Amino acid sequence: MDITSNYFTSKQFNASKLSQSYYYHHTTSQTTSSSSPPFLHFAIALSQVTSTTKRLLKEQILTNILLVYLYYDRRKRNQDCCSCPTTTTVITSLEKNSMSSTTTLHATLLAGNVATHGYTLNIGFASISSSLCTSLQCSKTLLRQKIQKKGEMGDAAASIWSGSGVGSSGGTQSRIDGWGIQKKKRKCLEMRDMIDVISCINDMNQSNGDKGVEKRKKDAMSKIFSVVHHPDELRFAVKIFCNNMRTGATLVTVMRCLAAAHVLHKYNRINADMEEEEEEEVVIINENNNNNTYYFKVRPKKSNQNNRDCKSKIKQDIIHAQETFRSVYARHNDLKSCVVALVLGGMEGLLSACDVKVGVPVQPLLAAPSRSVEEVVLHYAENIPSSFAAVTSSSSSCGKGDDKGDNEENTVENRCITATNNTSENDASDDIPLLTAEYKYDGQRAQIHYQRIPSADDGGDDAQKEDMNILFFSRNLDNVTVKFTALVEWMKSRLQKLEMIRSFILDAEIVAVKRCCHQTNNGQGCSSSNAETILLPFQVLSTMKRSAVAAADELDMKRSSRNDDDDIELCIFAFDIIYLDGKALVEHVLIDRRKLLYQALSPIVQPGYFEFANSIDIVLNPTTDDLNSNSEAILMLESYLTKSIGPGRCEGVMLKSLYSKYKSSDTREKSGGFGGWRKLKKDYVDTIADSIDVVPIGAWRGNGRKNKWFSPFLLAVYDPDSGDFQSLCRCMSGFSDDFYKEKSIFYSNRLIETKSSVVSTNENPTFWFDPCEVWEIRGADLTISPVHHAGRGQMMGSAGEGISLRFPRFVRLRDDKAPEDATTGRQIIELFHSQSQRQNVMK
DNA sequence: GCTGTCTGCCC
DNA sequence: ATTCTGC
DNA sequence: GCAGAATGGGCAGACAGC
Repeated sequence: MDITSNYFTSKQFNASKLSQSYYYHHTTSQTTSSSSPPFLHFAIALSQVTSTTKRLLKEQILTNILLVYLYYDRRKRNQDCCSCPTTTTVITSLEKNSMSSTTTLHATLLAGNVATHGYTLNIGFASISSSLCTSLQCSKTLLRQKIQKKGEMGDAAASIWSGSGVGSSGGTQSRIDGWGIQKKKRKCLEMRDMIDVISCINDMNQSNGDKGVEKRKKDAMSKIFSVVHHPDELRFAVKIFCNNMRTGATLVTVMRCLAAAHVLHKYNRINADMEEEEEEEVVIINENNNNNTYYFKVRPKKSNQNNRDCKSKIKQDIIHAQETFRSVYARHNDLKSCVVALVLGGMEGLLSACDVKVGVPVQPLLAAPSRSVEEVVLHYAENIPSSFAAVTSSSSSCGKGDDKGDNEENTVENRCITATNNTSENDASDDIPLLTAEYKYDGQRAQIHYQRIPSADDGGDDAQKEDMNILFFSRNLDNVTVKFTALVEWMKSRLQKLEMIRSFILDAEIVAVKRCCHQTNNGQGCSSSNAETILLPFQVLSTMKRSAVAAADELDMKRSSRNDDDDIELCIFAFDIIYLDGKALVEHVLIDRRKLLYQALSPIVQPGYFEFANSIDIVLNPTTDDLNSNSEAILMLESYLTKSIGPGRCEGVMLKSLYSKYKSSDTREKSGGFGGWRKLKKDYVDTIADSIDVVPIGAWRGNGRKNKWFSPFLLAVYDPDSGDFQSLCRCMSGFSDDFYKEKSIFYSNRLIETKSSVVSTNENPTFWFDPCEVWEIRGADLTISPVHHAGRGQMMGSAGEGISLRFPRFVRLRDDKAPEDATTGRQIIELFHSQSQRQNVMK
């Protein structure tokens, strides 16, 4: 019998027998001593996870295998202790770290997300497919065809492997038998092999200047590809390199499972201590007598009553552990240290070791899109906690800064309307603003960490700390400090004088600006009253160098024609504070956080360099059905939205309850409820959004779940002057599955052989369509494009090929229009000009 | 040294 | 970034 | 409402190949 099926489908799994039963039959003698789990079981588990759509079942399977990894982890720790009698009870922190790093790595591999562990591979479709062709000895064409058919490279590779006879004898035997009885004695592929290769590839990115890196990366992958024994091993090895597992479970789920496995592991140990004979037994039962459903529980004890109590206790513990882990990880976004703390210190260890800390990013709060001002107001009004029920007045007392200049509006006095330290009390009185609206700046999110350098008498390694003084993290929590060196220097100089501030973590948006000064003070900047900060679009920001090396290169060698970064002025718009002077503020409500932000950092505010996000506060009536009682709030929001996208030159507004905490992991408050942030942009709102009527002119074939359909589509505007269809963008968002089905049939009957002479684009889609329909789409901005041709020939000496659309999405079919009635190139140019005027980028 | 391709990461 | 879908 | 999946524009950076 196949031992994997034994493990995953039998009623019992005896972990004490791991060492004997856990490896391939035919390689037992070679691998018994290994401390790394076989890759096959990983692959089989993920294969099973992929083959169900049920989330609970996915979690059970993943918990199952993570439980095994925890056993491995502990067994290895025990071995290390035993083999070194003098340190039986003392494991150095280094060893501890490397141990649980392995667990972390196993978990990130299950999620197909080694980036979380700090690895960047810099390999993708091209190098993986090239390496596969070598290992499988197949042609590029064959692989491409298989990928088309399977919709995915890992599946394609597995399919080719199975059919090629490379690994199995094929023929009439089943797949499992095919690998199971294999004669050749090869090394069992282990998790460690995968980890070694990944770490090796990661290291190759460091050795810059070395020739032939691509080749060596391909060779490293081939090491794995050429020793697989089972198609699923190849399948998931490829998926890992692709960074896309498509199992229906990503890191979020894997972490839930890790927390669950930790609890089960702990219970199992307790049980084992009670009955030493059968140590480490976990029972997997199939209560529904349904082959697809598994439950974990500790081996049954004496009485049923006990057992039932125990079971519900475990269940509770699991839920608690999952919630705790999630919220801890949210404020201490360093998976390695969270897992180490959990595995070695349990829940207590996790909580004590992984608090908010300067230098470790906090998971940023994100905003859910909202479609109208009414929707927003209703949303927050509906969700006002009962402690605010006392607020009944409909009169509005805020927004008083609205008509004043930006700079005056940003003073502490105007902003700090209320600060209720004890919000759990039912002490809300009339006219307390519940909602705040902030400008949504079109820049780059940044979490700014600051730790004051200790003075010389404090001792310590100052030189090193100097480097870590200020850190910038991106929205995805990458360290982007080097990109913002100029801002770091500016902040350092400003903060040096602010001795009372020792540390903070800010939430902010960095925006490219043009500083207009009517009066300068010793070159440092502007006097507040006369200064104006003109916001520039995101594209300006995005042209900045990202590495110090590149910036130095540019400076020294002057080999680029691009503007030097010194020409790009940046402004920080701070809108939240997460940590201040040794204290985490994630449990503080926004109204208090904002007060602290203003108090602490007003001294460094300088227009065009460091500002607070523009905002207004709004009073809300608690109501569930009557919008009229909040009509004032609606009017205010409407005018503020208009202001933000007009004179404010922003994307729209952000909306936040002033009484919400900085926590995304309170599941109830994630994006809904009172605590969630919302965003309102012009292009979300039907009544004010521009829409564009375009003609589908081509498409590619979709990947993964869209494999049977055209996706994305290539869309074009019409230029009556030339009769051309000029591409505007690709589009893959906004289509329902039904629409995909319908249009896949529709357009497969309207394919044309080659690119039509009336089509103008730099794109080269797999399929060209006869332009015959009009679709309404929507997007955020128009940009000058290197690939799309919309408006071409009507531009006034601009760089690029034409104009394209940012964030395109399908809205609806316009069956009332013919292709010649589509939006014209000239109209696109007009839209572009009016937008550019708003954004101050035209000459 | 230039150009095209690939990758990752901003939005 | 946006959006749709199954749970 | 969450979690997952598929994929948008467009840039810098790193290579490879000429």
